[in-house]
Amino acid sequence: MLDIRFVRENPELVRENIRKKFQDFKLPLVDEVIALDTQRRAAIGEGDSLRASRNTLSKQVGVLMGQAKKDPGKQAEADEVKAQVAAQAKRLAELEVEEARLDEEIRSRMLTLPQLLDPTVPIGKDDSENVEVERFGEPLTPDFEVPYHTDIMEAFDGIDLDAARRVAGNGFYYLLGDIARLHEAVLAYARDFMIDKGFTYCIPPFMIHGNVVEGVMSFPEMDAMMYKIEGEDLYLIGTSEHSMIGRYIDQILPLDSLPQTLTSYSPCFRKEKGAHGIEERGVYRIHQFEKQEMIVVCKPEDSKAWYEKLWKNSVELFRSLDIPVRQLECCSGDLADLKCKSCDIEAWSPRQQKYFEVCSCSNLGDAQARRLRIRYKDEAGKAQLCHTLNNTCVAPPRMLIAFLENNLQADGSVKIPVKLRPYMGNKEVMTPKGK
RNA sequence: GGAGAAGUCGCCUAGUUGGUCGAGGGCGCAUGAUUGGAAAUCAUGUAGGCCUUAACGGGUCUCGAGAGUUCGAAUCUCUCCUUCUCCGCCA
Repeated sequence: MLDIRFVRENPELVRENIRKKFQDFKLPLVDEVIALDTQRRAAIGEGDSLRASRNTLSKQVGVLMGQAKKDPGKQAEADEVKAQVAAQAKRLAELEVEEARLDEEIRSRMLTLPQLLDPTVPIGKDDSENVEVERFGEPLTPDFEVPYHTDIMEAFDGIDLDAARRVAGNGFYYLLGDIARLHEAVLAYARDFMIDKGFTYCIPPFMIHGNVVEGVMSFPEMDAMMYKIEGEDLYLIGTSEHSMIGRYIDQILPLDSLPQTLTSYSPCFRKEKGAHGIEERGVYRIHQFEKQEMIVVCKPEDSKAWYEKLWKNSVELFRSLDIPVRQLECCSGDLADLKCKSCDIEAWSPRQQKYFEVCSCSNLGDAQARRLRIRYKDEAGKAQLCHTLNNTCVAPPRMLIAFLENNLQADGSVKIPVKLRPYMGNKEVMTPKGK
């Protein structure tokens, strides 16, 4: 969400930003917002002066009523002042309705205006124009065939999708045995990896109120992702980022408490309504998964540096598990409306001979902070908006695909990288059933 | 889930026959004075949003949230939320 004053003073910049995101249909919103804002300020001005007048007159009534106790003649005077206030009351009531209406009209439009892009974001229409920035590790091609990831898991008796479909429908899984253990091992390893980076481990609520949801994501995302609890003002989180950033709602943080750097664990629930849908097989895109996340709340001038640190953490983590990755920068058209800048870390798939998304790192600038009123006291003691960032540490089901494909050996066993062994009972290798 | 009690300015607290309370006091914090320096002491300041102003400032709104009564509500009414105590139930 943008600052209404910024829109008022820089309408052309806002329009330019909309064009860069190929959302020309939103261009009329700029003038609409500015016109509504003018009306709103006029209504507030008139309303405030009526309220001021009411306050003054009411005080007079108080004084006159006091005097009337001794001098009953003053009662008529008091009644007359009361009548004056009453005469203004109707207009004030109208203005209050008008103010509320205009607030809502403006807000609904402001919520759909995209955040200003960071100047370094490449311009492009959609995800096909995202830009590969750098590769880390050799994308290897083994001289044996790498099976589909669920087939690898089945070789370990590690997955039961049939039962999951019967119990919960498509898009869920049972993980079993070594595969389930590997799932937890990866999470635990990632947790400790981030703790070693100085982040604070956190387990947040897995359900949040609607106002928090509105604060952390845009409407299209919300509609496509969030599950709502029937009859309650509660949504299942789509990522722990939602409850982690929501934690700071309406807070003014002391200067010395920034940056807030946390790594959170949670299950994630997603409808995955929209373009891709749930794939028929596999665990690439599902309704429920678990994730270790990292989030940062910092001063505006620090957010760019934190963005760089965050995505590099993901690269380091994946490389420590012998998985080749690359950084893919989101182009303007593929960037969610709340984000200033974002990149994916993609892991190499030896089976598909291509990279696929495993992490997503984003700098939201002050967009979430403005919606949720997350501020800090600056050096001068003034409240300023913070910046917020988030990045995936690991999201196991998807990470498991990368892990299994890249660590699979010709005999069907899967080697366990040194770093992960303590979390897997010090096993060096996972052996499939019957071997 | 049932029965009681309570939610005020960073913290503690005053404030119920509605008016001079957006709000007093203490602590904490900041600045200044005093001091060789510190402690102590004294003085001043110490929420946020919105509107307005070049600025100083002015106006308005917020005393858990929302609605209502009233010329006027921290103070009265209603609904909701949260916390505490007791009971019940359960990981």
